[in-house]
Amino acid sequence: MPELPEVQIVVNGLNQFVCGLRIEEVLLHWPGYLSGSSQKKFIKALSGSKIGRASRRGKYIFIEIGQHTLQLHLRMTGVLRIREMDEEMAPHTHLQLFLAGGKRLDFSDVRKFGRVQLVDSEPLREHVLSLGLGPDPLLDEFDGERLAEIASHRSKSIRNILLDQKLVAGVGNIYAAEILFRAGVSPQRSGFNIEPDEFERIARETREVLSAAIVKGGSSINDYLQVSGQQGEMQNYFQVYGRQGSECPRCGDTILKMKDGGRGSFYCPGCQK
DNA sequence: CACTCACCCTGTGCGC
DNA sequence: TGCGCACAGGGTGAGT
Repeated sequence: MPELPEVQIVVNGLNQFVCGLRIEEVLLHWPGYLSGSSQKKFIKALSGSKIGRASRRGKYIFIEIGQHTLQLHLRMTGVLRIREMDEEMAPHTHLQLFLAGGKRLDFSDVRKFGRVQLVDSEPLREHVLSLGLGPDPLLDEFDGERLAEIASHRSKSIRNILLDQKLVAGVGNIYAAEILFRAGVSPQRSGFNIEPDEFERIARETREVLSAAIVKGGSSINDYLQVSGQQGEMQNYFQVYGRQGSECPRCGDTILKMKDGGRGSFYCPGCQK
């Protein structure tokens, strides 16, 4: 579900609504998330601690909690919601934090692909580095030159390069399609034979598409919602994603869908060269 | 080292 | 209406 813009919006929501609140009780309904660390230790570390700032890198969320940092990855269907203490919980809710002031932070995840992990805050920088993420287009310097360094010696397609979190952090299947459409570059083009001006356009559109999506509150396709439960609006502005068979808004050709790397790739054969 | 594929889960929507 | 299959926004590890 969520790509960089959706994750940024979740982080903003956490900072707006739960930062500074104390955790009074922790309910872990599905301990499967805690591979490696014990459930008791997890609950003990969180209980009674105050929630600090939330941040992100790529699609990873980091929430400072006492001496620790709660690291979350929403993967496909993970949702963080702030609710009233007595509000009913959504189906597939796996973790609940009961907060001072009558609020509750719920983590639900239909497909259980998400990840929740407690890491030490002290060498957090080290830990984040160990994730091996590539540059984050909105947090790091990211221009055509940087992208060329990353991509120009690789045989794989530019689409798969954008989707590889070790090369570029934060882009997922939806925004990769929109970025390459706006840059006018075919998703199948190998990194080898992309020209400097094309790298320039791709890097610029990456920043612009991701920023625009944040302004629109993200894309709500199936599961994704803001922490307040509000829907995003960006899905109304997609130009190629999910639009196979309809007319290209730029050249009028028919938008195609093909399978690439096990996932749907959407593009216009008329104006993406 | 670099790349591809199956897999982790559940729900939905489509064709028959 | 019901059944079976394909597919869904992501990442990892095994195999080539």
